[in-house]
Amino acid sequence: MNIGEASKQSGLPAKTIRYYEDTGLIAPPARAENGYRDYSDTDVHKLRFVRHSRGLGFSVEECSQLLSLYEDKDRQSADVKAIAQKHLTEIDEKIRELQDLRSTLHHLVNNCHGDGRPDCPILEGLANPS
Amino acid sequence: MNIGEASKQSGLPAKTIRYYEDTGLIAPPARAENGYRDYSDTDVHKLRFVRHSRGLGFSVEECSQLLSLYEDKDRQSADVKAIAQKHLTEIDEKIRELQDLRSTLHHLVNNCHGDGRPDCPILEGLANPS
DNA sequence: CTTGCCCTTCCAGCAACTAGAAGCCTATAT
DNA sequence: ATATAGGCTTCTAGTTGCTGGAAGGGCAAG
Repeated sequence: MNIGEASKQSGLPAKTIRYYEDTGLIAPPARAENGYRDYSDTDVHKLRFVRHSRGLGFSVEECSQLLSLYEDKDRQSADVKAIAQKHLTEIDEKIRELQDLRSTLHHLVNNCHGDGRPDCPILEGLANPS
Repeated sequence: MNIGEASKQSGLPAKTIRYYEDTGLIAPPARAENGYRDYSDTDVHKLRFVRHSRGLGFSVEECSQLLSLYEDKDRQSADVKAIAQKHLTEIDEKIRELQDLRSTLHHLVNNCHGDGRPDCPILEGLANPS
């Protein structure tokens, strides 16, 4: 099938599929006689795998590793789990950071009356954070 | 003062200060006779303002707007609050997204025994998400 | 006078795409 | 047969927010 159909079935934009190919994340597909990329169902399967992995926030590099493990029938699930665990830790870290930001920002916003007057605790907080 | 000292006092890397100048976020400072950038205390103050704003996750563009408002003594605090409120909403949205990811990923990780065997619910979940 | 650190500029690269240009290929409508 | 619309190809360049490095000049101390 053409890249347009592969795009539809995988849920990835055609541009992104080509990009993944360029950067080596996915293997170059077969080519039809007219030079068009020709994707198999297996190819599409892998594209979907990548889409879901990216959707869970794995980096492209991590997706590459996950895809290798996915294709390796002799893999050790511990290897997969290690990658996922590491990613989970990073997500937790990020959530914590964002919650900190949110808390600070929330305080500032709550203290600003937000009217036509110029005095503003938000700007003061940004200038001289406590 | 030289950029090194401004960097120390503002907490921003010298490279970043030059970058902010290049992109127009901060105005070009005075120049000493030898051609070196020459920062005033006011300049440093603004650099710190930007650092704190960025630290709260505002985009450079938003920082630019906040800085303008900071410098405008006739501002309306409502304008500041609108920017901050919007950013707060985006942070909330992002936290929610991350918590969703976290939850899905946590399930997958918890169901994977993570040993030497190849069968792995994480990979299965990525291939065929429910 | 040389060593070493500061400063200057400019160019390249990171992640992960996304947009656009220029040019074929193909299917359909007339 | 031909015009038109869309899909496909490649390539380049832009996005965000820096960061690193190269090549060169300034300046104080030993």
